[in-house]
Amino acid sequence: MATLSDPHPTLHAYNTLSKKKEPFRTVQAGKVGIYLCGPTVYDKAHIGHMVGPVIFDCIKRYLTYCGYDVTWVVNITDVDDKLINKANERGISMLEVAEENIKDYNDNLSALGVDQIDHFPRATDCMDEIIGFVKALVDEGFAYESAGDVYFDVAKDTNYGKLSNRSVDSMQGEGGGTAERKRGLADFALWKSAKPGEPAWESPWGNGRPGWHIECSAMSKKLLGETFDIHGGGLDLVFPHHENEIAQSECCHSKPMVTYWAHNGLLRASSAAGKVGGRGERDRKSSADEQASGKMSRSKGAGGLADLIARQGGERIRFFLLRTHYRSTVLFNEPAIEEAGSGLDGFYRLFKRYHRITGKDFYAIESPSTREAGAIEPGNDDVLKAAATCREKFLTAMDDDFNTGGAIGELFELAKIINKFCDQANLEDGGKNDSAAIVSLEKMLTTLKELSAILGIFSHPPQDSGGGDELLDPVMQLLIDLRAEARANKNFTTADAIRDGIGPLGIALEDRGGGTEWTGGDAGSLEGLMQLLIALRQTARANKDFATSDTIRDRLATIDVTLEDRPGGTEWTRS
RNA sequence: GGCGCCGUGGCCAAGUGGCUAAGGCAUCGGAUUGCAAAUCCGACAUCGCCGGUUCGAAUCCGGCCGGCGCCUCCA
Repeated sequence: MATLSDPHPTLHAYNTLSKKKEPFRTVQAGKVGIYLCGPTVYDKAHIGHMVGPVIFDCIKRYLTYCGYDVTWVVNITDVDDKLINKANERGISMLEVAEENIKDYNDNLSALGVDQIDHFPRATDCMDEIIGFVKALVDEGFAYESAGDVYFDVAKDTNYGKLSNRSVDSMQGEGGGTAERKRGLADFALWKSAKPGEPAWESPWGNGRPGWHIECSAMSKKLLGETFDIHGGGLDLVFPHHENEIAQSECCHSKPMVTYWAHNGLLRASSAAGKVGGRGERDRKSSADEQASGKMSRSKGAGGLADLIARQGGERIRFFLLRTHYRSTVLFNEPAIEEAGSGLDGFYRLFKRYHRITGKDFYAIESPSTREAGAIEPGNDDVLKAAATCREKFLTAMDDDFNTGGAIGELFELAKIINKFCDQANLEDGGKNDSAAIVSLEKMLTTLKELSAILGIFSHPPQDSGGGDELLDPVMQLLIDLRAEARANKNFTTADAIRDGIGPLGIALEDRGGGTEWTGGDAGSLEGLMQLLIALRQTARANKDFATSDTIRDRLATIDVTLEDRPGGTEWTRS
């Protein structure tokens, strides 16, 4: 084996090839090449396609943070049987099918904060490299032509099966129509001859298209070299895809293809999923079958990823995926994403608290981007010591095969330390002027930013998933003012009526020293708020409290909302 | 049949030989609040079962029970 760099002092990575965690060494000192198998773009992406990109996005961020110069490649398979079938079904070209789904894939990636990918090679853009690779294998005697197809001769590769731990005899290979063209059942296609009308490229073996496995060998070689550091993909790709990649590349180059094989666990549909739409709790029998657990796939009803993101927001989904170690199976269901979101909300509240205290925006904090620069010097400060310990534990978890789940635990711990500090130093009130305390606070939030940046979260405020109405804020301000007045007058009946009235609309109030804040709300909330205001105004009028009733109408008028009293009740319109 | 993974509190989930088994969600007390919410404090598990190795195991070995994956396209 080629000599690798000295190991990183602390980082270890699991290797599917050795089935062990190994000290992290690189092909070239200070550099890391990562190749992740991307999607075959014959249809829209589903949530399962996001697992690999999210975890490798974190892996790249962490390696960069640790000082490596990282290049990350995700390939796009834009030529294969399924694409051709899809194109025929829809009466459009294969290229159009691909373009459409690549856009969908990219949109989903960016919604989940995956923005670290350096190269997105497409199989159809690398035909020369692919054909060259096949030709080299044929020339070396590892592959043979048969009736316009080219097959890899598995019998020539004595190491075949080392990744998936299989013996050649136990393999079925592609049966069916191609069996008689092959020398061995386990032989797999490098090049497939084209039928009339199919997309095809010229080659020494006639017109055809590449097999699935060869594109990854060719593209990784083109962009990362003959030996590179990390090759990732879903656990379901170990065999045959990655096994075949190894066979192709290592026979061709006579050297290791990859140092670390990293495979993420698969998403599983949870049978306990509380499906939206399945109202009837009673007819479990029929719906239970449909929700039978199994790997997430289109046939199991996965999909609607864009809708899911619209409902939940990308950050929740990313956080949900990172809570579990990447090699584990994740049971997927929407309530679980919401639960992850509840945890996330605590961080968002902390950021608001930080803003209340300092007037500064958490998202604007510039945090250290390297491991060395981020070290805290706590001195004798117990709080900073505790924060520094959290940071150490976070990094230890990440060092241990990118244990994002363990790392997230430390993030929560750090948030608690900060909240406690704010409480004890009374920072929302008199302590605001304690400049030493503010400095400590800033240090801890900077650390929080530094660590969350490794996970790729909290870089932007979460987008409003509900699509809030622009009237929501002024209407809420009016309600908050009315409630404040009621409270000042010890009229708690009215004050509580307001709070209890907006609660069911998905909006929560938090009374702070400096005023009342509100959170939540979606497109459907406004109507309920208006009805609440109308009811409050009716009550006021019934009590001859015309000051209040007029205030409501006048304040609404300033935001271009008109109330009209009619015999059947009051209606509101916006102009 | 072959290869492999998993089983930690109500739910999710770190921890893979040694301090009182992280953390999140939920629940129950307490501080705080006009009452709430938020925040903080506290309560809440001996790690599927049995046996073995060891001074010592959730962590290693064996058996059993239960769940899952790959062996065909798949992130």
